[in-house]
Amino acid sequence: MTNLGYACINMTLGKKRILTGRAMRKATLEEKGLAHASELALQNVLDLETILKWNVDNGIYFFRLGSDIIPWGDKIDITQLPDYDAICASLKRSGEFAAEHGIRITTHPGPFNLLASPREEVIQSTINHLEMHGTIFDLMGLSRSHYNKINIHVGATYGDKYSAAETWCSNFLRLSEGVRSRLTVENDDKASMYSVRDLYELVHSKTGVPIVFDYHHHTFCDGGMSEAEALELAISTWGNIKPVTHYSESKSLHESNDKLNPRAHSDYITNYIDTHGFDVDVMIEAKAKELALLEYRQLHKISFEKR
DNA sequence: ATAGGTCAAGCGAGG
DNA sequence: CCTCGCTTGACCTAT
Repeated sequence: MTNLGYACINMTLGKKRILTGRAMRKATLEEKGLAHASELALQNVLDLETILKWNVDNGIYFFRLGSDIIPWGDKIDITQLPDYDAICASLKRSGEFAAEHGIRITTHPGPFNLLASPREEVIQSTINHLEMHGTIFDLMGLSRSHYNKINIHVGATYGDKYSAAETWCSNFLRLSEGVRSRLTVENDDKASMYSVRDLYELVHSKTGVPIVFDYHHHTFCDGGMSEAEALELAISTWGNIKPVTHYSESKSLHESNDKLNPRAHSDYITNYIDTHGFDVDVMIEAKAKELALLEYRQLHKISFEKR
């Protein structure tokens, strides 16, 4: 049975200032120090508990956690945060709650995470950022498997798609077990970059890293495959873990404005998500977040269990 | 209180 | 050369 999920932000709770994305600028961090980062992080993790409960109350069992939950968590020593113990305790409660109710939690670090970069400082900050996510998932007690994926793109070719992919694979080996066991790659949304086929041949076959199939991106970079073919190939990389796909619609599909970038996501989604008969979980990437998920479920009369 | 500018991170596409 | 888009708005300052 397909679980539908949404990403990072709950609009309904956000209106009440319940969110996991309290962030701070570098200047503020330098001015106010770890104490303020700690306050924000604690509030973020406490609100995560509220959001997960809201999700269960609304029959949603799939959620993406954002990267700001511990502001600057990749640049600071989080064990030094004044509220470190309380933060850990809260994360642990969230993880236990997720286990109890069968909530799948994943994350998708940003487009700045580039393991193929020719610049060592970019690779190092990517590693630091991914390790932060691995640590947070460990603190939550989430599985070290692709069930709780940490998903990124290869994201750049530096003029040579093949050598960049090789660089990516060799830097993959520099990651800890807690990250390697969870890392997945997603097909890119530019023709010059990595299709599902590219990822299969250049990344998965070398490292075993599973492929997240993104429907929308596939329309920009199909590698000569149909949607069904690419989806099936991506699914074949997941072993015994239920695969994840990403679904979004172009803003230009919903608004008649020629100036819109076709890559921009719409607020809501309306088309039926065709999983081509496969049992997968679908992460809905729409600007209206959980509201888009609820609307979609109503529109297509999709039933969901309460657990 | 709100609007508008700015931001921690890298790259490629399009104008 | 500048802006947008991406995982995502939230923060900050001036009105």
